[in-house]
Amino acid sequence: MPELPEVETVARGLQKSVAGRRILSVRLGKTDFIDDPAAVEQHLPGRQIEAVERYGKFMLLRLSARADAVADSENGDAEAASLLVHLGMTGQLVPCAAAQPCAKHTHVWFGLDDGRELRYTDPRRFGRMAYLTSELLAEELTAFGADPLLVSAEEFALRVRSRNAQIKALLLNQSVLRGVGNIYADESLWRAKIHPARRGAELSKKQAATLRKVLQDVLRKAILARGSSISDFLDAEGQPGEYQRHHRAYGREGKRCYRCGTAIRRVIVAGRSSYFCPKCQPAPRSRKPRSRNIKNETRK
DNA sequence: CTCGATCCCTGGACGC
DNA sequence: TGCGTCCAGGGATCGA
Repeated sequence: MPELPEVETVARGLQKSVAGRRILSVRLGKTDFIDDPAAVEQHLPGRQIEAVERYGKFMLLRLSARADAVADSENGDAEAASLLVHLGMTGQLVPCAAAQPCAKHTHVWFGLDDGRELRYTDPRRFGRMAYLTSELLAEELTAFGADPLLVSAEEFALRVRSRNAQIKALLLNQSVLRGVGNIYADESLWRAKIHPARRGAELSKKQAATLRKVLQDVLRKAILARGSSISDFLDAEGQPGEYQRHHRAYGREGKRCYRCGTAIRRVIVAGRSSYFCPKCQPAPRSRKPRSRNIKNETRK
């Protein structure tokens, strides 16, 4: 469930608490979510965490070159690199005292130069971790779309209105926009009064402009509230977020729409639970793939 | 290329 | 109390 606001919250917390620290050791448990576990074990010790940034739903730990690396060494340790971390559904990356008991499902321990440990915990292991050189990282990041907070109105409209897929699927597609997940897709569609099953190409320019605006507004406010804690999201300080109190659609099936009082409904769109107000967000006409006889097509 | 379906994984909620 | 079933959903993959 960590989406852009939650990842931003964690990244900011880690920037404060572990940027500047050096990684002294790496210990791994289960590794099926790590691209190349041996590379993580081999290349991280000795590197300093220079900064923690967010890219879409990823966190990037910017790593210094290894202090002891020989300039012409061929293993890449004389160059800066990054650790890419995706929290998946249930991932947490939290610094704590080394003596502190380990949470269940802790799979990675980074020993830091101040005696603490940065631990990665992830019960479902939907997350991802990868050690990447600058070159591989750049390549990796080309697969992703625009940052929803930075995208211009023109580019947003282009990315959405040129596609026939359902708007919900487009919002969730990380190669269209990077960082939007199920909660903030539903919240922004409710605010824009757009049904999740509408096609991208179906949106008017005005609707696209409205959707971009409310999406940015929702994401900014969610960041200020330190994200939404639905089940177990906690930030880098172990604090829950507050934005779930502001949800207008997500998780509100059967409850009354804040605008019109109609019961919020839940349907599956793009394979995901989608919450919407059937009155404020009118459904598109049911699609009859190949019938052109619209005139006589009255539905009983 | 585009789009939709399926699968991965575990914990928690719920029904009996 | 316990057992079975379903659901949560980001994203990789596959087939049409």
